[in-house]
Amino acid sequence: MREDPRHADSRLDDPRLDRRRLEVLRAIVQDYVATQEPVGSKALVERHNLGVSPATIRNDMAALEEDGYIHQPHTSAGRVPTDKGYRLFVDRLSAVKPLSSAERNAIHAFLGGAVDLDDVIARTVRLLAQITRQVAVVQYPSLTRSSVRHVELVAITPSRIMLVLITDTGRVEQRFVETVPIADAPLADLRARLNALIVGHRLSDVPSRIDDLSEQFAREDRPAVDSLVAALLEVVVEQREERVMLGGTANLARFRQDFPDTIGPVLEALEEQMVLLKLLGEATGPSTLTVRIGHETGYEGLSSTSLVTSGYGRDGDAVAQLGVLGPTRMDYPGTMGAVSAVARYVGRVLDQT
Amino acid sequence: MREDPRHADSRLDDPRLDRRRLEVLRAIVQDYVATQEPVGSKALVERHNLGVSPATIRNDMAALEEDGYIHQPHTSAGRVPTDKGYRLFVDRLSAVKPLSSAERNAIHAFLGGAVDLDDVIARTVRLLAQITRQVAVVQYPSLTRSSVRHVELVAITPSRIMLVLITDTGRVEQRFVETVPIADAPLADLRARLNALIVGHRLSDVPSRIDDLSEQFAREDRPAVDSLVAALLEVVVEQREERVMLGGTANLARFRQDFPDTIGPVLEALEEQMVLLKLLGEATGPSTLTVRIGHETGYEGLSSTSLVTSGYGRDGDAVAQLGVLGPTRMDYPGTMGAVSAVARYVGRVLDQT
DNA sequence: GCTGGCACTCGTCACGACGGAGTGCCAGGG
DNA sequence: CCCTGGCACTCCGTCGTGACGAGTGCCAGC
Repeated sequence: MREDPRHADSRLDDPRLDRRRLEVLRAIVQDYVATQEPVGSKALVERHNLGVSPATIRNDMAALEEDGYIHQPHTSAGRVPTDKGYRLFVDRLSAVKPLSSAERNAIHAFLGGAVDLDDVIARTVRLLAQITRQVAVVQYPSLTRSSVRHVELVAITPSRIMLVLITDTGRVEQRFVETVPIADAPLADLRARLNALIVGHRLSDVPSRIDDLSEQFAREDRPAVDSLVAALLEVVVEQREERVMLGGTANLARFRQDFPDTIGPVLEALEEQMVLLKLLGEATGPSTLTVRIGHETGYEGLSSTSLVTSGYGRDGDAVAQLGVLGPTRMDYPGTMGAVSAVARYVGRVLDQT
Repeated sequence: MREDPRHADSRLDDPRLDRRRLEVLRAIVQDYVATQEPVGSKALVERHNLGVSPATIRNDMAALEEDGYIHQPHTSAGRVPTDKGYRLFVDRLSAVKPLSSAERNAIHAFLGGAVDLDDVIARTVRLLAQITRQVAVVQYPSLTRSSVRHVELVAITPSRIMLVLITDTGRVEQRFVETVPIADAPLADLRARLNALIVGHRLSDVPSRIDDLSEQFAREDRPAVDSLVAALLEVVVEQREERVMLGGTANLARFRQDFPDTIGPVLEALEEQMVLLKLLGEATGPSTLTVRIGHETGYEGLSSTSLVTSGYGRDGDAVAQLGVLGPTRMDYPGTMGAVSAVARYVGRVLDQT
């Protein structure tokens, strides 16, 4: 919450950023987020007991502005934080706000009621959107990072086989394979061998484990085995194509004032799965929070929005990302708290599956 | 396009609605849809050669207004069609506008490239949204109206069985069942009997066909059989919970002028799957077009939008609905043409699966 | 039953005045 | 050296005014 202790009494890295100036920046961000109006020096000293006069604050504000942390919409208007200002706020001036225990319980109860993976994801999206009152984005657990629980081959007809792959995250991928006819016995044999080889292994390890499988079969069965193996590889590799689910779009309407004529581009970006995946995918760590502010998202249409994401997964090992998108002017501590709490709980729920 | 021939020369049901008045209404709807501005008598005679003077038109407009087909935002402004006016326009004054053959080919090519059911739905949504430049809604083929292609039981462990149900629309439902342990032999037996009983039958017929199945098994296997049968019934019945996919939400932004402060409610309605399903579900016929205008949707939040839907399915038998949502002020003939064409092609694509 | 003319109603827009919020700067005090 | 109070200035947003134009309803005449 307060700044890092080692800076408590001295100047910070940038000598221009002394304690009070940071305090002023924090106050500006907080007030602006709360009121959504440019904040002036007088209002600032009134609402926060800074112990100095407006005139002093004005000097600090001028300095902050020169350094690019805040910005004046027009002469003789209050100040508004810039992306750089928010960045500093998030990095050094705020702490993730933990949820109340009542909220945590509610999350747990709500997520605990899920019946399958789809349901977990759907509930998570709704939950995030509801808590943060913003747009929620949840990525399906990545196929490649999870591992195989079971493979099943079902002959619909001798030449039409259904291939089902189940992962430990509860995801089920299925595909029909047209092949040369194959008898039940070799098919059962193949099923057994496949499972023995890959159950419990990472999807990314599957290709190397099954590439010479076909040699173990009688010559006449090899064509069928080959097509089935190929289909499995396709499911594993090509289906890496990941999906995201989003919800709470209606919350965008609450921010119409934030982006007067930019709601269109935002909706467009949200419809582009590729854009969403890229935004989520760029995030690094397992359960580390990532915050991308305004232009940092890398998309023009999202330049007045920020993205708070976190990895989630079983056993502390991130399998996918989830997060929230809102206006740059948002309650970062609260949002970060909600995102990280939800990510943690989803991970737990997945562990129990 | 012209009105129904039997009315060609005479008054219509309502004696007040003579030919020219209908012509005037059509002109108003067309102009308003095109310009999005209240249309006045002078502009009307200029743009359409009605062969009479503005003053005459004004009389007709006054009559149309008195009957509730058009409405005046304020004294001395032009007229705007009411929901009732659009209704009359759709019912009697317009014809579905067929797509150009180039468009049809494009549709066919695009939908033909789909690899599985999810892909068909996803492509359909994108296509509809793109052609109509509005919000597209596509319902997944209904479970209850389709029939069983295959049931599979896979023992992950002796007490944990995966149940997979495949329908002829390509939909795959899967569920894990925890049960008392059951050996492989009776499980295989159950699988065979189940398939013999229900493959090829409507999902809605499944319950009556398997309700006494458990009696055919040895006493010690009955508990397991019972839980598996129960799970299957759940999948069939409870999963009647249907899904919809939507796309083109960003197109709403193009209509910000249409609903100045109602974009929020619209987004909210779109997020409520229940609302969407109800709207789609109400629709009747197999491949008949249904148009719901403004308040006819039955939702306050959608009172400035209209919905054009059509059933689609294989063999002319509707399995689900798809449609488009846009502002009440929309190009009805064009939208109706697009929706019905897409519905027809999707049906064909499903037939080929 | 259609037409032209006329008076009337309003909404929109451009203009200008006004008030208020907020600033920057400067001289003075601790 | 830093903070403070005061002061003049800038500029946005609001409001009232007036001109304009689009559109209407009505009426008398053909």
